[in-house]
Amino acid sequence: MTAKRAAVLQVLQEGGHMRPDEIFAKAKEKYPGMVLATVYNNLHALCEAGLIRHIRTAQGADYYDKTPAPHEHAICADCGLMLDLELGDLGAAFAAKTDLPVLTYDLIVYTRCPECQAKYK
Amino acid sequence: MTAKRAAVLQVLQEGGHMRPDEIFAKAKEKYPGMVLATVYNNLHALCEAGLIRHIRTAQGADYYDKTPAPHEHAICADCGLMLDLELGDLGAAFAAKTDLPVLTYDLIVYTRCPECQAKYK
DNA sequence: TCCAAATTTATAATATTTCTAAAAACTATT
DNA sequence: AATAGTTTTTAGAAATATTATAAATTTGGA
Repeated sequence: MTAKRAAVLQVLQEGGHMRPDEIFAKAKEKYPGMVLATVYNNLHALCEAGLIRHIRTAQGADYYDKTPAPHEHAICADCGLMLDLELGDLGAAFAAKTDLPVLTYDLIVYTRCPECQAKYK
Repeated sequence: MTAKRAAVLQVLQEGGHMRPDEIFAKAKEKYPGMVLATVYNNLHALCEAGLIRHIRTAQGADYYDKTPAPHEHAICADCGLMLDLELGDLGAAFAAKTDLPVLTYDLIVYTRCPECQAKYK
């Protein structure tokens, strides 16, 4: 775990859900010499190490998530805000319904966040 | 609905889950003049029209799915094969557990397909 | 048939991610 | 503390995928 790698991890932990370019921008504030390739290198390494998680939405955005365990996300269809959902342990529920082994899973619920709902009332 | 658009739809319906380049290759067999941009145009149009569905896996693959209704997918972590899962109506189950509106959802379970399981035994 | 709108084509542009090789930094050993 | 070996970082190029543009074509309705 190098200083740069720790910085990438810390930036993501502060932000929760971030795209690579956002992480790069923040990490560059701490280490002006930081380069985008290093961010990608470290995001990959941290994913492999199981410290973070990679998420892709159908809308085309690539996110990294500070929480590596499979859990559930809600994305606002209007503004793209990503929230964590608490739906309980779905992995076990899925495993009970299929013969296939459940290694991990991704669930994204498309929703409308409270702010965007308010806009249209 | 033009002939080219119908061809894109038909190719996807025959294939089930396909990536844009696969759809392009197949569609080109029917219409040699077909161009990749037309495939993208029509995939977007068909998505908007609710006739197909766009899916992205965490591994980086972009798929289009002939079935537009939200349903569940299993992806083999080894070979990338995409299968449909039958887990029942999860949308209602999710809606019951959260205050946020459930517009639609995507669930991808990472698994190991029967063939790949056999390989490692 | 003719006109307006939408689609298709060809190409360029953009954006994102990966690759390469050299430099730098870290690790473990002496 | 010096060194040898491994890993990481950098800078830049490259590959890839997707989108944008404008002209040409096609489509469907009056």
